[in-house]
Amino acid sequence: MDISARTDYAIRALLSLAAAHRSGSTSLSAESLAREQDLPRKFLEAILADLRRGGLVVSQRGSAGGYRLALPAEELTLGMVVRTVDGPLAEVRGLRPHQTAYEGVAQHLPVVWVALRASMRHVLDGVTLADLVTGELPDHVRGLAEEPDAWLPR
Amino acid sequence: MDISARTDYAIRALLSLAAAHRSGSTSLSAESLAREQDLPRKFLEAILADLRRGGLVVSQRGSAGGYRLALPAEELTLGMVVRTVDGPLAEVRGLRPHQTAYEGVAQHLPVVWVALRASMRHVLDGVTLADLVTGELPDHVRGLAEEPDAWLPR
DNA sequence: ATATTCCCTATCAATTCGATAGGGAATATC
DNA sequence: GATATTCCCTATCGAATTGATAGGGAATAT
Repeated sequence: MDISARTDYAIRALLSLAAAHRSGSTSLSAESLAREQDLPRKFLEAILADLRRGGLVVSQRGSAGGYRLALPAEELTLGMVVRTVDGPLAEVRGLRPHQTAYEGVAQHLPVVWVALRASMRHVLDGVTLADLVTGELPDHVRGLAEEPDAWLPR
Repeated sequence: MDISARTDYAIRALLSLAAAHRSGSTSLSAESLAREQDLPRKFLEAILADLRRGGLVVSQRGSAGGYRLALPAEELTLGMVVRTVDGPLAEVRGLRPHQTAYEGVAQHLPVVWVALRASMRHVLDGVTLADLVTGELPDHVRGLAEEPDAWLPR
C-alpha cells in the first residue's frame, strides 16, 4: 500500500475546501489552498484538475474564482478521492483483485486479495471529509486505530 | 495498494515449497519453482535471494540443491513475505503511517492511515502459507471475501 | 572431473512519480 | 473595454521504481 503524494495532497486540499464551506466562504483559489496546507502550487493545480474531471469539485475562473466541493462533505469519502486521483484501491500485478487467477497450489490466493481490498474499503469508503473536519471518525475506524499495537512499526 | 509482481511471485514460489514439504520432498530448485508456477526464472532467482537474506527460506548449492522453507508453513504469514520483498505494508508519501503529521484541518489524518494499516495487517498477518495450501482461511478473512459486493469493482 | 545449482553484479527499457514552465482562456471589477 | 485574476492545457523534466535478463563465479553432490 502506498498512499501517494497526489492522494495525500488531494485530501488535504479537499479538507480545506470542506472547512471553508462551513465557515461560509464561497470558493478558494489553488494559490490559497497551496498556502494553507503548504503544497506545491503547480502540482496541486494538476491534482485539482483531476478532481474537477472526476466531479469531486467545481471550479470557477476569473477574479473571484477558485474551487469548491461538488458534493456535501458528508458524502465525499476518502475512497472516492483515492480512486479519482490514483485509480483502483488495490491491484495485483496491475489486475483488479477479483480478476486474478492462479493455477495449482496458489488457487486460493484471489480470496485473500479480495478480502484485503474489502478491508481497505471498510476504512477508506467509511471515512468522509466531514468526519475528518470534525474529528469524529466512524467507530470501526477509531477501533482499528486504538488497537494495542496499531501505532507501532512491525 | 499495489501487490507487486515480486510479492506475487514470492508467495507462489513459497506455496510450492510449502506444498512440496508436506509431500516429503527436501528442496526444490529455482528452475523447478519457476516451471511449476510459470514465473521468469532469473527474476525469481533474485526474489529467492531476498527471501533467503530475510530468513524465510534456506538454500543449498550443488547438484541436489535448491530451496526449502526456513520455518513451518503454519508460521509463515503473507505479511512476512510482503515486508521481506517489498518493504512496509503501508506508506504515506514514503512515511510509515504512524510517522505522518499534519497541520490544521488535516490533523486527524494519521488516525485514518494507522487504521488502514491495521486493517491490512489483520488480513495479511492472519493468513499463513499453510492456510493457503489447505484452502482453510481464517474466518475473518473468509468473512471479508464473502461480503455481498466484495467481488465487484467499485 | 563434471554437471548442477545457487549467488552476485551489472545492465536494461519502460513506466511512474513528483514537480515545474509557459502561456491561453475565461471572468469579475473598475 | 482594459485589466488583473484565476483556472486550464500541453509539454517537459529528472529521479526513482519496476520487471526483467545477461554473464559468469562459487559451492557441492555424484
